[in-house]
Amino acid sequence: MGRKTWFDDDGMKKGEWTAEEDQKLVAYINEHGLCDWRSLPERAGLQRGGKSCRLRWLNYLRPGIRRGKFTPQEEEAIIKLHAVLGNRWAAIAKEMENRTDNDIKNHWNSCLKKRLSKNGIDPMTHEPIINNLTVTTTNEEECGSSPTNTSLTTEGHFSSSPSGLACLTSLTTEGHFSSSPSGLARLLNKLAAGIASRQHDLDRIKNILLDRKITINDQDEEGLRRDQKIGEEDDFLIWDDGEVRRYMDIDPMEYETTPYDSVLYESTQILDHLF
DNA sequence: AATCATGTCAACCGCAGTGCG
DNA sequence: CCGCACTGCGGTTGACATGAT
Repeated sequence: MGRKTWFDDDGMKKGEWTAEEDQKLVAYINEHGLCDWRSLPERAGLQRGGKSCRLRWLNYLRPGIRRGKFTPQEEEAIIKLHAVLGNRWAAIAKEMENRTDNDIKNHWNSCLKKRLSKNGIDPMTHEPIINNLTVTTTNEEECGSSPTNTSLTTEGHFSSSPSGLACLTSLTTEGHFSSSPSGLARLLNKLAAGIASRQHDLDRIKNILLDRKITINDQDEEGLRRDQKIGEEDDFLIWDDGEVRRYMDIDPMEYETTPYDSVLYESTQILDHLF
């Protein structure tokens, strides 16, 4: 299997690797170790691009790679990890024993995703699929778009186009809405999906968030209101730009200047704490 | 037996993140 | 701070394999 070989405009060979090429690549890496991928092909006597060599090594030639059929245990692990990490295949691969991200991704797309759908589970949210659900986008002003009615796609998750961190994520027990493609938005979506799929642990989750909030909000009226709001919204979490920063113990004076990376880091800490 | 649909998997492409000068 | 080069990641493609009709 594989693709036919051809040469691109720069004379680089593309497509399926031959046994001879594999041998050259392995021999070179065994002798010199991994170094600069860009210059490696020339030094190894290969008419390939550095990217192609890297991919071949990581996904095929690297020692210890497990190939072939996935065991039921592995499949279960992938599904569980996907529920938490989403399509972060590299992160999922790190949790699996010697499986490549490409392998996991292929197996998910060709098999597991369809199997979940067939069983009435939305493969994106890992929630039961409910048909004919429609939601209206909140925070339309901050999103810079007119009110948007967003319907479930055939895959059972929401997709619309408002931009901006402010309209990050809203989640109900019935559905899932993702409006921003940013890494933080996706991460929080995963967090929200994880929370939704673990309703019985909601108290624990709230405690973690509230504990963190108390440290900055006990003298803050708005914080008290938010505490009450959380209590009222067991099943409906809305994350916006400001709230995300507030939850992460970021000083209000620094809302506008705190790098998203810091927020992302904090989100990861919470995820680690939860799962 | 032939054709079509679906599954599998290797590889490519484009983009984002990171490091360095 | 900026631009460039490089790396790594996720989405997608393409070709073969297999199963269904």
